[in-house]
Amino acid sequence: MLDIKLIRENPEVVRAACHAKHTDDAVDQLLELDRARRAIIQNVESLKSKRNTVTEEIAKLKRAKENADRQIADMKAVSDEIASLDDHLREKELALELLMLSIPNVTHASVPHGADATGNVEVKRWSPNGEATAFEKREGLDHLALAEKYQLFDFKRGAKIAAAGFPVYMGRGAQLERAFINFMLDLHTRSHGYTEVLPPFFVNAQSLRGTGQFPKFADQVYHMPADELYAIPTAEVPVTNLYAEEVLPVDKLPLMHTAFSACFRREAGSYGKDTRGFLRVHEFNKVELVKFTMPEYSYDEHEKLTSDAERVLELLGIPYRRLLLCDGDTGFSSAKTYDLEVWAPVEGKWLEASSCSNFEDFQGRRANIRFRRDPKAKPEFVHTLNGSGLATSRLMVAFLETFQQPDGTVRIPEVLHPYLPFTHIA
RNA sequence: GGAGAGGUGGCAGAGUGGUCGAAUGCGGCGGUCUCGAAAACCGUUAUACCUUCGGGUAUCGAGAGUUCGAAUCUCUCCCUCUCCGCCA
Repeated sequence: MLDIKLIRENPEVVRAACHAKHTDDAVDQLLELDRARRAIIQNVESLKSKRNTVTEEIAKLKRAKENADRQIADMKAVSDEIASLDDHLREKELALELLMLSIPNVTHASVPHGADATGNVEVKRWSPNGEATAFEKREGLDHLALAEKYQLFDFKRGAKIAAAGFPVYMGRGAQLERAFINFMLDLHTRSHGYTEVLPPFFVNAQSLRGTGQFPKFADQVYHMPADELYAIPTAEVPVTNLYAEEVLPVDKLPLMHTAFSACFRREAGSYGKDTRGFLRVHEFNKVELVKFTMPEYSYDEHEKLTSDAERVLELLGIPYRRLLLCDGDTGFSSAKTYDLEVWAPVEGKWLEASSCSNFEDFQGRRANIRFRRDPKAKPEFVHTLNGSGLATSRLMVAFLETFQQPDGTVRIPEVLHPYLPFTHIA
């Protein structure tokens, strides 16, 4: 959510953001509602002020055992008017809030303009030896063929027991998945200073509103109506909302959490696109990085967070590139996003394995997460950031394809040896 | 799932329907005193919204109701605790 003051004072900035992110431009409607709302507030609050004054008079008269019938009758009329104005006000405020929640975040000045993913800018490319050959297409078995050969995953049985898009990890596939997760959590907690959180995988609607999934993307989230709970699409939701409605102590900032969770996404409307194997699934595993910072440090922390995610790929030895997303491809809640894409050599394409965003105060305002600079200062909204560090499903694809040997076996890189009872899949 | 108790300011804890945004204590902040500190004493100490910047309005778990007026009465919901049942 943006500051209503920003919209009042710089409506052009907000309009531009709506257009850039392909969102309905509701700015005029919003400003009109804001005006109407304030007019009603001034009216109803002056009536309430009057009622408070006269109510006191009534109390005095009653104590003095004098008659107050006239004042009581007057105030009955005033109270009726207040009730009716309050109803009007509630309507306006509900409509205003819904619009406010539907306005996307404004992107940072360093974000390039562009209509869609073709406008994204590659800002970095990494391979173990820095050689360009690492990014060439190679012959070999793709991840599905390798999975079948070594019985690592079972998509068919996953579809049988749940639905298409719910993979089952089997044998060494399951062990490898678990190794990824443990390796990443250990790296971020031991080397990068994050505190581990293992959150609930279900949350309420308010949490999804706090991070920006609701109301706009409600159709992408699994819903359990019997208990009014929702399956998390990312650990960002429970972890960011941990501190909703709280004022954080300034000496705790930046507050850094890493969290493993399963992630559930309906992917409504994207059937048939990249659906093979792990490329697009309804349930996958992810280790998330989340930070809460003071506004003036959030962009430095964004760079660090992205590097922390990259470190996973560098230690594993998987070639990747970093993209700076253009405004047209930047998510609804984000002010600036880097994507990390891993190179899947057999598939011959880049796969998004991480997305690292600075939300500035957009989520802080929605979820009401604040901090106080010093004991006497007014609370301010924190900046929130998060990034995948990393999602295992796309990583798995690139991993299997990258480390398969000419003889068809898959070599396990040394950093994972402490986590696995085998050094090759053969 | 059954029975009971309870939710008030950063914390603890009062509060006969009528100056209650709320006593008191602790904590925090500022000051006096001190070489310094402790103690003592004095003062101060919520948030949001509206504003013609004088001020005004709202908030005692949430919502609805009764009333001229609700922290206080009624209803619904949420949460916490205790006991019983079930259970990894």
